[in-house]
Amino acid sequence: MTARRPTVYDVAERAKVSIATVSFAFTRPDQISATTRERVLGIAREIGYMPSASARGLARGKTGALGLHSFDLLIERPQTREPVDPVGEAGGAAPDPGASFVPWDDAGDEFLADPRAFPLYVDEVQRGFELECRANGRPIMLSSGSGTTTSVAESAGRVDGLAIFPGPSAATTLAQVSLKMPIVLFSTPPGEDGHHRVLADNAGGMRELVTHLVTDHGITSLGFVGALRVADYRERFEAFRETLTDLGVAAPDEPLDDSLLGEDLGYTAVIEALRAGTLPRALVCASDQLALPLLDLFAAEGVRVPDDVVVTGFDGIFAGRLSTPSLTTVRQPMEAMGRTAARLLMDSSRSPSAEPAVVRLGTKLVVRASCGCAA
Amino acid sequence: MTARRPTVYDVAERAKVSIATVSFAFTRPDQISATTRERVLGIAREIGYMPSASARGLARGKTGALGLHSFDLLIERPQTREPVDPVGEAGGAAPDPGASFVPWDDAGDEFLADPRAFPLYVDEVQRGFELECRANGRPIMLSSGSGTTTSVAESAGRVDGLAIFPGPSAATTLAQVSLKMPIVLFSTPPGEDGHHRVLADNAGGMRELVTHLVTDHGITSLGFVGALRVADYRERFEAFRETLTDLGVAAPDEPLDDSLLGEDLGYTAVIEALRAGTLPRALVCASDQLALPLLDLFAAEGVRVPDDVVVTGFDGIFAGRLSTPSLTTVRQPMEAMGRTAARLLMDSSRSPSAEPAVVRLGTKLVVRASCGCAA
DNA sequence: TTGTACGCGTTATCAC
DNA sequence: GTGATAACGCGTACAA
Repeated sequence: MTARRPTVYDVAERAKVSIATVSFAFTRPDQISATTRERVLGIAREIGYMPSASARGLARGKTGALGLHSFDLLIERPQTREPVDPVGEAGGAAPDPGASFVPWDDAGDEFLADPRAFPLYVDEVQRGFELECRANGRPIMLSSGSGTTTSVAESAGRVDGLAIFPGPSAATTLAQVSLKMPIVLFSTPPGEDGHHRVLADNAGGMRELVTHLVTDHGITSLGFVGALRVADYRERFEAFRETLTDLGVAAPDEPLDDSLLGEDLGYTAVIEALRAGTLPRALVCASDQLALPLLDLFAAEGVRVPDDVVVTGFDGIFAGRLSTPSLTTVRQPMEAMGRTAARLLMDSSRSPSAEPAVVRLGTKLVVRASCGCAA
Repeated sequence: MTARRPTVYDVAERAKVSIATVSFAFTRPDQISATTRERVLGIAREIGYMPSASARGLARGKTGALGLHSFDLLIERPQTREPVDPVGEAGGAAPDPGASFVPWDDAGDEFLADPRAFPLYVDEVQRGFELECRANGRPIMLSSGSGTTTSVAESAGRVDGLAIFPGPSAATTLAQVSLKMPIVLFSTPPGEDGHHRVLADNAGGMRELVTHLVTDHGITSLGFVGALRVADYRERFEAFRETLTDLGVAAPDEPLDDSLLGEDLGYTAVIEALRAGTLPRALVCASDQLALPLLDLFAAEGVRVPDDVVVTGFDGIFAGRLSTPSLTTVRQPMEAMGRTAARLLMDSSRSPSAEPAVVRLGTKLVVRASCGCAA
C-alpha cells in the first residue's frame, strides 16, 4: 500500500513526455496543447501523483504557508491519564468488525469541555488567523515550543512568514534568531527588532474599565492583580495607575498580587489581605484567566462578589460569561487580531520593502455582574 | 533586511568547514568535536541561519509534520465588512508613534464571540489533534479546500500523514486521489479505501437519548431532523429508528425534515407540521447546530420548549449550554477523537505495515432542559 | 573527525 | 509546444 509516492518522472514516463511537460501541465496549463495536458493529468490522477511541497518549496524558494508559533504560554494541563489507546480491545457494542471501541471517559472530557480551558485568548486569535489564511487559500503551520532557539527556527523553515505568541522566554530567544522573513508579534510592545506588532489597546480598555468603576460605582479603593513580567499586563497596570491618578484616586505603586498564570496561582497576597481585612473594594485583574479562579477562591471563602469585593478581568474569553457572577471585563478583538496578523504577513511577503507595522486594535468594555451592574 | 536566507554553505564558508560538518552540528551533535560544533552553531546563530524545511524534507523523504484538512464543512460566514485594514489612519489615542489604530467594531466581533459560531465540533476535534501533536513536538499543517483534487493534494505534499474532515464532496475527491500516506478520516463509516477511521459511537449515543425520551419522559411521538447525506447523521437516524422499534414505538421511515447545515436551514417541513398541528412530541435533531436555530424558530413562533415540543441535539458543543432552554444532547469526545487521530498517524508512519484502524469512541448522554429534565 | 559528491522532486531557463 | 538541464538546500554514504 505504501509504495513510493509517484513523481514527475513516473508520470512523464507513462505519458511519454518529459518532466518539464508534466510540470507545465500543472503550473502553466495554457502553455501546452490541450491533448497532452489531458493525457498527463489523466495519468497523474490515475497513478495518484501529487507534487511534493518540499521539492516545490525548494525550487521556488518559498513554501506558500504561513506559520503560527506559540512560545508555550498556553499551559498544557497535566494529562492525568494515558491518552486514549486506539489499539485497545473491542468492548462495548462495537458494530464494526475489527474496530476498536474506546468507552466514554469522563476524565478525558473535562467537565464536558471546560470553557475555562479551551477557547482562550490565544485560541480565538488563532481562529482569526486561520479564517484569514483560509480565505486566501494559504495553508497554516502550527508549531509550539519553549526556549530553545531551534524550535522557532524549525518551524520558521517551513513558512514564508511567522506570527508569534510570545512567552516569557520569547524575547531572548527571538533576539538571537534574526529571522529572515516577515514576523508578527502578538501582544508585544513596539521595539527595534524590525518585526511587526499586533496588539490590543490595553491602555484605552483599562481606562474605560477603571473609569467605570470609579465614576459609575463610586469605588475609590482598587487593587491590581497580575505579574508585570507579561508585557500586556504591564501596559494594563500602567494605564490602571494613570487613570486612577487622573481621576484623583489613590493609585497603588505596584500590583497587590503578582500571581502568574501557570506558575503559582496562589493569590497569596490577596488571601493575606483578605485575612487582614485590608482587601480593596475592587480587584482589577490583568486577565480573565486570572480573575476567574479568584471568583472561585472568594466563593470558597464566603466572600461575596460584587457585594464584598468587585472583581474584573481583561480579554473577554467565553468562560467569563458562564461564571457566577458573570465577569465584567474588557474585550479584545481577538479574531480581528489574528486576521490582521495574517494579512500583515501576506502583504509584507509580497512587498518586503515595507516598514514594520504596529497595529493597535480597539477594545470594548463589557459590563456584567461582577462589578455590580447586571443582576 | 530581507536578504537571501542563509544556507549551510554560508555557515560553512564563514566557519571554515564543509557543509557536512554544519549539517552534523545540527543533526548529530556528538559526531563532531565540541569546539567546531560551538563555532558552527555560533556562526549559524549570528547570521540567522535556519535549516530549510523544504530542503530537509526533500532529502529525508519526510517532513515531520502532520496535516489536518477540512473539506469545507465549516461554513465561513460571509464577511459583511472589509477585513481590518492595518494601514488605516492613526485615529483614537494611539500611544505608539507610527502605529495604526483600528477602532473597535462591533460587527467585527460578532456578539462578543458567538459560541454558536466558534467552538464547534470541528474546532474541538482540531484542538485535540493540536494538543497531541504538540505533546510530541510535531508541527501541524492546517489546510482546507473544497472539491478540487489539488487542494487536498497540495497539503498532502507537505505532511507525513493527514487527518481529514470529510465534507459532502470528500468521497469522490478522495477516491480520485489515492494518497500514498497514512490517512485518518473523521466521522466516516468504515470502507475499503485503506484509510483509518475515527468516529463517535453514534448508534450507542442515539440509543441512550431515545431511550431516555421514551422511557423517562414517556414520549411516543418522535421526529428526526437532519439530512441523510451526512454519514454521521445517517448512522444516527438508523439508530433512532432501531431504538424506537425495539421499544415498541412507531418509527418514522424517514426524517421529518432534512434541512442541511449551511444550505437551507429553512426547516420547511417542521414549519409545515407546526402549522398543520402535526408536530411530534419530540424533535430529535441530528446535531446541535441543527437544534439550536430550531429553538430560535420555536421561540419566535411562540412554541414552548420543552412544554409544547421537546428538542434534542447531538455533539455537545458549547453553545448548547447557553441556549434557552439549554440543550439536551449527546456529547462526542471530540478532544479524544482528535488525539486519537494524531496518534494513529504517528504510529502508522512509524510502522506502515499496520492494518487500517477503525476507532469508535463512546459518547455520553447530557440531559439538560430542552427535554424537560432540568429546570 | 571532517570533506566530497550525489540524490531528493520540483521549477525555470533555455534550446529545439 | 516540447525537451534537456541547471539550480534549489540539505542529508548522507563514502572517502580521506
